[in-house]
Amino acid sequence: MSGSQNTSMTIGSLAKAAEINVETIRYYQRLGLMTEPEKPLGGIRRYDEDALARLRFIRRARWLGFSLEEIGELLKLEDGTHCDEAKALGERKLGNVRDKIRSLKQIEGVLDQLVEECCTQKDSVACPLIASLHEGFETVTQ
Amino acid sequence: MSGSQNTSMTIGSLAKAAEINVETIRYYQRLGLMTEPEKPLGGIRRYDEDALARLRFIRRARWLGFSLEEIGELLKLEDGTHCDEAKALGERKLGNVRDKIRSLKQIEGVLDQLVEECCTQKDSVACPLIASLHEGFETVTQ
DNA sequence: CTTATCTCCGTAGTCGACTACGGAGTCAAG
DNA sequence: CTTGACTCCGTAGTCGACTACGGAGATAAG
Repeated sequence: MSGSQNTSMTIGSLAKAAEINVETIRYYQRLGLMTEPEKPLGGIRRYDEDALARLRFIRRARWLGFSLEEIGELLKLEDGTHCDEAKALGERKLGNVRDKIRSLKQIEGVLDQLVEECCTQKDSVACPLIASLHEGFETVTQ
Repeated sequence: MSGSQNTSMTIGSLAKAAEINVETIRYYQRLGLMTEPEKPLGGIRRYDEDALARLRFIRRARWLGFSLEEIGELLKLEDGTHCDEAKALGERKLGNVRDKIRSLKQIEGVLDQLVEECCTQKDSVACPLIASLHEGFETVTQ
């Protein structure tokens, strides 16, 4: 298991492990994305692996273009609260994620082709990147 | 389907078509993401389908978590300038896009499962969403 | 020709997401 | 017991990405 990190970090080491600023963690706590662990009587709070995992998730989701508010919803889902509404939310998010995958795949395809053909020919001065995104679905519903 | 389809729009109708604020278009022009068409002697600028396509691309790329700076790079690539460095850039971006797809697919899988199992069972109170993102690659290189 | 609705352009304000600061308290090493 | 690094916490500043504002000029409908 997690032998090295003895499941008890200070906020500083947590931040280092997650490659995130300490202040950012506090900020997430203020927003309710992270819970603040109990403070042991005029002492210092301790964080575990779960906190680290959560932070990494937030970081990645941010990178994927989700807002902190959306991430909050994903995490709420995760936290396994009210099942019925969670399911609806989950489905919405799932559609969202699939839209993103589709869009990214379009870009991937074009980028790939662009790199392939790059120096091999010079004639077609069209704009495949944009063109490909242009046609196709227009449902950036979100 | 080439451009020059006599769709000359004013910035207002362009904005409406792209579902983007007029001010945002100007902002993109200032940043160099969009070129400002010639102004016909104390008249009003006109925009074509290409501008619209470009705007839509920017909007979608933003939604996918790319910064305007990154989008600028993608578009530069698109504009078919210097081939050799474009290729390198293209490859970087391609890796980037593929990382995103991979991450999103992980989230998709978990979300899907979560929705499936949602109300059918109550015992496993683990956190699949986070868990799945936790393991796996740690290369959010960016 | 008048009026309403743009466009143009520069500057300023907002919002989300951090990031920094400062002073008081805590802890571990020497 | 001192020192230095860190935590705690509230407040303030920054940055990227818009968004609004205001006054002068352009255009189209009536």
